[in-house]
Amino acid sequence: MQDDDIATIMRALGHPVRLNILRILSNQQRPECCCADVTESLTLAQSTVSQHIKVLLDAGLIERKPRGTRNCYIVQHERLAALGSAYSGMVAALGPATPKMEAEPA
Amino acid sequence: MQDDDIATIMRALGHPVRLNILRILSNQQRPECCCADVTESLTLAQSTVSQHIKVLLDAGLIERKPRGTRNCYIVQHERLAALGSAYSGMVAALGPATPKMEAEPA
DNA sequence: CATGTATATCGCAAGATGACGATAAAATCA
DNA sequence: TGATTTTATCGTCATCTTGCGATATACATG
Repeated sequence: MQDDDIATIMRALGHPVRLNILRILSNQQRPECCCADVTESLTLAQSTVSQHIKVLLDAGLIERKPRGTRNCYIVQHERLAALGSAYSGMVAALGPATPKMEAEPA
Repeated sequence: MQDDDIATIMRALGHPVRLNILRILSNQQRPECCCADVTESLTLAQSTVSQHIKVLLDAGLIERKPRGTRNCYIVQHERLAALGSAYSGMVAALGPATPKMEAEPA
């Protein structure tokens, strides 16, 4: 994964509302979750929620599924995991992960 | 770690130049790395680099160490690891991490 | 004290972001 | 067909971001 991709996804995740939207979409109680459901769970205008959803869509973090007049959104766990891997790799490459945890040779 | 903290750190990491700065600061060849060193490695004005450094500072991802007329910056690996943990926890809480990898009961 | 060096900060301009209300588009239903 | 529902998009505004050059600050050194 390229730096630009990582940065794009990070930026998409860099807003509390969008983290919340991911949680709302992942709610097991609600198998298919549409924009109205998300809006209902937040104190934001529908257009604002739609914009946030677009950011998550463009970052590949969710996927759109048309369901009649509604659009349901599915969290792309693979993509989330991919970022996790890329991030871990990057942090590991940056240097000693936890130097204080390593045995200090006398 | 709160959503706001996660979002703040994510936003700080949500720019390719800042990812690069973290790498430059982590370069083992250069034990103490200051703003000028970073600027030298990038095609950006010193003031711009200083601003990016400030973003990383405010997010707690690096630490400033005065060295005479220079300021050296140290990557806070703990903080990077903390984000990794928080992120992993969040993704895990979001739902099935990798459902396709699980044995499908017939 | 004066000079030089390194860096943070200021001011500015261009563009992106986040919020909203209003509206258009697409699908369902009477 | 017409009405309803759901959602994306448009226009607008205020704010934040990203880049720059210029400048002030702080430290070392002559």
